[in-house]
Amino acid sequence: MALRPTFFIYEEWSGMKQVLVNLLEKSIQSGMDARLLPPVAPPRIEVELTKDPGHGDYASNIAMILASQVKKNPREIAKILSEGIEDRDGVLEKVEIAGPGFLNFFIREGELTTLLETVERQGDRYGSSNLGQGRRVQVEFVSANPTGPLHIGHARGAVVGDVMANILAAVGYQVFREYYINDAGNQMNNLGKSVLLRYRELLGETVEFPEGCYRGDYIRELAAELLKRDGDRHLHEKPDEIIPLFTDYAASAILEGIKEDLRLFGVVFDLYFSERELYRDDGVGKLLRTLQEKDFIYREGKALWFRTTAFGDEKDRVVVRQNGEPTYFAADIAYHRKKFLRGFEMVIDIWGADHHGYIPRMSAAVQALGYERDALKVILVQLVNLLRDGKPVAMSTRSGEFVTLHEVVDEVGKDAARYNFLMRRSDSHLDFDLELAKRQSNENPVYYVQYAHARICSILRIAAERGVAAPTTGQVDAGLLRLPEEIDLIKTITRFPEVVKGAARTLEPHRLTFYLNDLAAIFHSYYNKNKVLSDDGALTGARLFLVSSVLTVLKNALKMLGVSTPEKM
RNA sequence: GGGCGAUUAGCUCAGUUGGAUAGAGCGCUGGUCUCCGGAACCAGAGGCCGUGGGUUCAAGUCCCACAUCGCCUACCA
Repeated sequence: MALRPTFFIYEEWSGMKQVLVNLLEKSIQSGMDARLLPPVAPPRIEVELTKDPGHGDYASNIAMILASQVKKNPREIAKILSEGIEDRDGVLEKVEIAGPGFLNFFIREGELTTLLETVERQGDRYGSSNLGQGRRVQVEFVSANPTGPLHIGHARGAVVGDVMANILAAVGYQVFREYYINDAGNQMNNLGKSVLLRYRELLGETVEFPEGCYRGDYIRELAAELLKRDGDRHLHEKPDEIIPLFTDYAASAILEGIKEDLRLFGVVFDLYFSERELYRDDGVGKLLRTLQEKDFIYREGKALWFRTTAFGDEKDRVVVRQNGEPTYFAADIAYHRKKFLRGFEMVIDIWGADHHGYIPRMSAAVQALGYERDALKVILVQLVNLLRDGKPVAMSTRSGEFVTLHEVVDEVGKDAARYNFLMRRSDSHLDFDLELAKRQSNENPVYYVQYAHARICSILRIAAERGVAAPTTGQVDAGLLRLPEEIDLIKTITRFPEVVKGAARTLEPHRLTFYLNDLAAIFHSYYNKNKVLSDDGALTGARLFLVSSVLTVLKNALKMLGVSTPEKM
């Protein structure tokens, strides 16, 4: 059948919605031409899928939106609009006016099936779009200090960042993943000192750990490695002179471990950016001079302050301490400036929710540097509550008792871990139960979705064995898919590109998992009620076409989540 | 004290940016297996959307006040 031009113009949008929007636009125009409606600025027309079949397939509230401008009763406007619709292609069964003035569209039987042709045509690109128009965006996430292995708390940020990046790439942004290494400052000195202390302990000294030092087992291991490599010669050197060696050794070993753990978790960065680099080429100094020229910096006592209150922060912030040392904030501003200088139009930071007070400050910095407020976006990720069989697992970073990312991936697997971290909006608290995530049961949503995928693969396998080929566009009798569950499946499939775009627009990756659960549920229900493979060749063909579309969406969506798509389970 | 965020079914949480009769999972009760995979499905019970005002054709959603809870409130990173 012939495709309508609108399918191509607005291909990334759901085809049917666009058709209806176009019909409404023309109807409004002709209503004004015929003086049935006063001339008004064309409003943005919304068409939505209905929840209740009694309301048709799609509905628009445009008559109610127009009511205030046009100064007419919404139902009266709806009547004018519905009568003005010229459905040349015969898409519509009927249009009804309902409730306070909704226009309910009933799609002609079989028309919806043609929407699946887009899925078949686009294949693994289905769900993608060009919302981002190739704009460059950077996503900075994890960015944990290299003072210890990643733990469960970092894991959530890692998944949110990684999936967010996938989503943005799918909607047409050029995405760059970056990890900011806080390898300057006190903590690094403490790290080196901690390893040195363990080193001396291994050589028989009794040591006491001061405040701020790290006591995890990994510190002891690093000390042992250094002892093996260098022997006891560091014992006789001055601590101040030898600590940097210990620091560098520990930091780079830990960072390598972090990279490896992330890789096993399916997270790969384009760049690990070192904070030290900002000092190396005087980036922080340059930054401060730039801000000084713009009069955002003032001196009070011996310290330098940044006037963040000029952009709505509640108080000004120190950028250079009385002792002459720049603060972490100063380096972070320099880093963000560098991001924009490197050509990113949009910069997304993913932070722990306990840093939310930091947002006004960073936002002020970005604006002071002359960039749009919107150019920096921050996604906050709430704490993870780690449980085992419903009981909290004790964790304390200071004592070194924590469950590492590595252990979680080992225990529950990458797929379950990743999926579970996206089961809530990122700024809401999340319980993560190790036993539950491991369990292969209906309590574990990742299997529910993967199972749908495996089931369809199984159907296609059997079809192939029986010599039944899945039909392609044009070979399908569109009118055969008319069961309510089939219509429901088709509509849900057509929602996918919008879901991806919605997730990108709002920076809410969890929308994908909720969508997937919906889709899988409708499929499972359909599967239990109806046979795909039957003696009826035409019907089998049509259903194979439908089920293949479901498979494509499951595959594309799971890939965005970084979750595997098993053909057998 | 100030700032930010939350409050929706017994529990954990969604709610597509203001739309029609508020949803899902778990748990609970009762069902489905001669079948393309039961890691599945079906049915049922369960709600003052924290409270009180306001905005309008329409409020879980926007505005104000209050209550309760959490987080932030560094010349740390």
